[in-house]
Amino acid sequence: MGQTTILVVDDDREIVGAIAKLLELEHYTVLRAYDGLEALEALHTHDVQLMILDVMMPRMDGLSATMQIRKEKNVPILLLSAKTEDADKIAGLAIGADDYLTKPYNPMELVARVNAMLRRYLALGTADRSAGRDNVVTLGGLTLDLDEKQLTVDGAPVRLTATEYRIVALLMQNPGRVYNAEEIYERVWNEPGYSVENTVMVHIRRIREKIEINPKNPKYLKVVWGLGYKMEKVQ
Amino acid sequence: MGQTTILVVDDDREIVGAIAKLLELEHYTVLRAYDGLEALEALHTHDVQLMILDVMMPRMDGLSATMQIRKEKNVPILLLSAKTEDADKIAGLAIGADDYLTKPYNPMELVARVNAMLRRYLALGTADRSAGRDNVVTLGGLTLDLDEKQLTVDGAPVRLTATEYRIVALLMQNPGRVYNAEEIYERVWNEPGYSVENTVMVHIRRIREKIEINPKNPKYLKVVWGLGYKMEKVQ
DNA sequence: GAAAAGCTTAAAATTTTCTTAAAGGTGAGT
DNA sequence: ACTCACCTTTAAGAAAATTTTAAGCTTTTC
Repeated sequence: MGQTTILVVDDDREIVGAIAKLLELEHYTVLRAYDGLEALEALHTHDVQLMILDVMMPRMDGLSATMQIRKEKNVPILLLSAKTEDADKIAGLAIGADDYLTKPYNPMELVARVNAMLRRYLALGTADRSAGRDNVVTLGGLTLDLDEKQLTVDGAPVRLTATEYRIVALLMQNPGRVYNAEEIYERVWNEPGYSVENTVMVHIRRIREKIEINPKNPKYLKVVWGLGYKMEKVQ
Repeated sequence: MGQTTILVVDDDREIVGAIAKLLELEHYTVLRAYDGLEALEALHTHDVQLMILDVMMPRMDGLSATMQIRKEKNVPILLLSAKTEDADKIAGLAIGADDYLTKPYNPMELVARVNAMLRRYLALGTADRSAGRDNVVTLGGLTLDLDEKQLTVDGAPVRLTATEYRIVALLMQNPGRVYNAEEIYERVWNEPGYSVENTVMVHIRRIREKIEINPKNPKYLKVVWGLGYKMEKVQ
């Protein structure tokens, strides 16, 4: 999946800046616009996955902009409105926004809503993902079920802790690829890894104890001296 | 297959018009009604494959209409509700609606849901499920009747609240699959879930009290530490 | 054989889940 | 409009399980 771009539109530059900072912390790319016309322009020149739009704006207000945009693009829109009265209006109007928040909003809630909207929107693109076909990765005698979050070794289910599961999932989904401790930490814990080698190592050891016949001479989870760990690419 | 007819019901003519336009673009035939009574009339005089219904309407509101309609026809129903309405009402799903959307909704999502519902109901022979096979999920001693919205444990009916029912339905329809609290919240409440762990947990506990012999050592509704909850896949 | 990298262990610290109770809401019936 | 009954949410302490830390040990590399 490439990068996700979000367009933030409000006539108050401070608000745009604050929201942009929030979203950038979540690793989104942010575009800024300060009225409806600028917003339309940005939409034409960039590939935008989601818009955040203030209802009250000069030149072209949020509601008009929403309707205008809907005629051209089917990008998800999150409306911001100052008053609770507006909220009812927005809801009643069914103008084509996907969600709305009233100011003052909780930054965490804003982020949560953005994430939820993107999850839904991006999921619609992919074919029927609901129930049905399973989601399984196999590597030699190892089988990882990503829905049930269950690993089996030669058919026998193995009980992994949450952290162990995440490490195994990372390595098994990229067999053969070598990750150093810092990379593993950052991808599993989702935070910068600084002097965490030992922590990762302890988890690796526990995983080996559970999946290897002889943990001291591992068949699956191998070390690459000086570089990191990998799941051996077999079969 | 002949033409597919969709009945759209809302007291706001603008909304009906907008939805109708969307659906007509998808080559559906659209009937319009502006309150529950008109809707019932349309149902009697036409062959309708799917209904879209606003919850808030004068004369006869969406929920009453849903129940009324369910008594006569087993047509799939998509409910529309304003966000301000609480989950309790939306849990009208337990009354017989098949899906719902909250306003404001994304046109794309509305179309996607309509398509998905029709695929589900038309693909399985007739649109009339009442005559067809029953809609039941079984898991060990648990039996969930999705039509009657009734759970039985070892043959004894259990009274679940609307929220409890929806959690159980989610988990039982995907046995073995692990859902974390956030996922459960989002799929049951249709709202982004942030800091709602405890809310979900309390519901889980109440469900266990109702379905487990020993809630402290559950046989069906199990926790997977650090990852979420699941219904145990048993036979 | 020395240095660097990786391994092992178990106790301490933290996180996650469970439990209970009370507060907050909503609809039904009067 | 008011009260009652029931359901949902919030809060906080207890319990359970996992993660981190730290220190000493082993293996590999040069």
